[in-house]
Amino acid sequence: MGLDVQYVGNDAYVAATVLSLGAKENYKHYVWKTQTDAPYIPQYFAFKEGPVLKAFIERYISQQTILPDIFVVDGQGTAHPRKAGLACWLGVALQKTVIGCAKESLLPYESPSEEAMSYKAIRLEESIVGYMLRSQSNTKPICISAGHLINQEQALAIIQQLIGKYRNPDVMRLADQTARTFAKGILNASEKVIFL
DNA sequence: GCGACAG
DNA sequence: ATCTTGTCGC
Repeated sequence: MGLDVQYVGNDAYVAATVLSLGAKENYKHYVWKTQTDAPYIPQYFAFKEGPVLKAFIERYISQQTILPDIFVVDGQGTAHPRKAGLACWLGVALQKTVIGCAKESLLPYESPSEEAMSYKAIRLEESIVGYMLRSQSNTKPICISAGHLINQEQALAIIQQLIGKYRNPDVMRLADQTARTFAKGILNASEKVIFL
């Protein structure tokens, strides 16, 4: 399950895209609107988006019978100055497997080679805290790191499998797109869209 | 003190 | 994240 939130003032429009690795074209979107007054503070993004995603997932779990194996969020996991990004916060709060997939890194990194799927480790205090992944050639790399109940290599491998024709993995791109149209009030109802 | 800083 | 047009490329 890929998750994203769009904010319009204190309104939070949450969207989740659910798909299987074996059949990525059979996705479904789940959307829900809620409120938050938490501010965005760099390095403390988890305290803004974490509670929103936690409430969304608890709601999802209470209504659905089949639950996702892995959650992917738009933010950092351990690739964070204190190794404690949004993906860690959410994973610990729910005791679920979460991966962080961000478009920018908070930590310095060396650029992966230009070829698609090449990657470079992000290190902090001697240890690997994530990977910069060149999801497409000639495109800025994305930042992948483990959040909870998964290791860095597995997190990287899962995201690599979710990459399609675009820079961001399909679950993230679709969730982002859905949250956007939902927030703008132009989300088309269909059998693929479920309002929670 | 000033700037930089996931979204 | 958001403010914003056309434009280049697959």
